[in-house]
Amino acid sequence: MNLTTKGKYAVTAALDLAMQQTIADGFTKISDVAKRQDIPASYLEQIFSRLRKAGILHAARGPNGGFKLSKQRDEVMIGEIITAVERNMDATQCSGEGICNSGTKCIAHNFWIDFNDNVNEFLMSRSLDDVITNRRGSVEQTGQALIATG
Amino acid sequence: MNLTTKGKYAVTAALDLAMQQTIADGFTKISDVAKRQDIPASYLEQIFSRLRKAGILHAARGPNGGFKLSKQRDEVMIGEIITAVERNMDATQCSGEGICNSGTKCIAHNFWIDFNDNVNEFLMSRSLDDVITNRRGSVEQTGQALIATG
DNA sequence: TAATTCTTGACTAATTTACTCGGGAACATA
DNA sequence: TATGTTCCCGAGTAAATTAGTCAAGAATTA
Ligand code: FES
Ligand code: FES
Repeated sequence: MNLTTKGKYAVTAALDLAMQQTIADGFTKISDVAKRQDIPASYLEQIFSRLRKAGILHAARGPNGGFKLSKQRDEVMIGEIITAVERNMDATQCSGEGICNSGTKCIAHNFWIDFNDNVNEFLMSRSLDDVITNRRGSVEQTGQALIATG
Repeated sequence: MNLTTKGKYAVTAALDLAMQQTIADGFTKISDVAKRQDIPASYLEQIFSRLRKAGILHAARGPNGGFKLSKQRDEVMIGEIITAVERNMDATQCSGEGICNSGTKCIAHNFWIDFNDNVNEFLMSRSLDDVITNRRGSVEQTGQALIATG
């Protein structure tokens, strides 16, 4: 599993866009986001490109162009953003294939699957809006899966 | 945040030791663990060295030597193992300093703190024994922190 | 003494990260 | 239509990191 600065920049930049959107409903330039959030503009280009291709952002060129969220800020989950830009958010060593001990499932496999589920549940339970308003999550059933069963 | 093969090998190898310990209460050789779990022995040396320095394993040299857990297998949490061998399990970009936007706290900081808490809570709620017996966690209160507060 | 097993540190190839750079395409405005 | 603006795309790269290997040495047992 990798959570790199690319993913972190992506979340920060998306939060910035979400905040701008309540102020003015137009597009926000890469250079403005980059300046405000202290992110290299040329790197942010790559990141926004991926977010656009994932359908999370909408872009417009030319003067008054820039980016905006495709959805409302309470509909965009942090998990979507991260998986759009990160190469590998899977904790299994086998990419889910169950083959990492000489072609068979290793003894830690099921644990990594559970770990993945926990991380994904967390990341998909929080919207940009939740993070901006400092709410702890938007899905009530989150956490149920963790309560001991045996 | 990085979860590399080093951490994954560490968990797998610790699980192996835990399983051996119920069979024979002596020491288990690196080469045996390496063979069973398909881990390069010379790499596993480094890993076990760190686990020993962290107090998780106990070592003995010479014939009949090897490694064993310092505690019972239900007292060793996966989180301990991972933090002993991984360089960086922190998701914040500022290493908790709150300085990554030109010296000030970035807008994602609190979110990454929450993410860290979630991951740590998960990893520290599961013992080697839980994983071996496929239990879902040993701490009942786990999950409470995730239930939406507002 | 000889064989066994851990201990330590140095070393390295391959991969990945975190960027930069440059040219091009679409768009708005005058 | 000319001009400036902004995104679009791909190539390139230095530095860091990972995933190991290797060899000499120390402790232990028989
Ligand atoms: S992690 Fe899937 S088989 Fe090992
Ligand atoms: S993650 Fe801590 S300030 Fe940005």
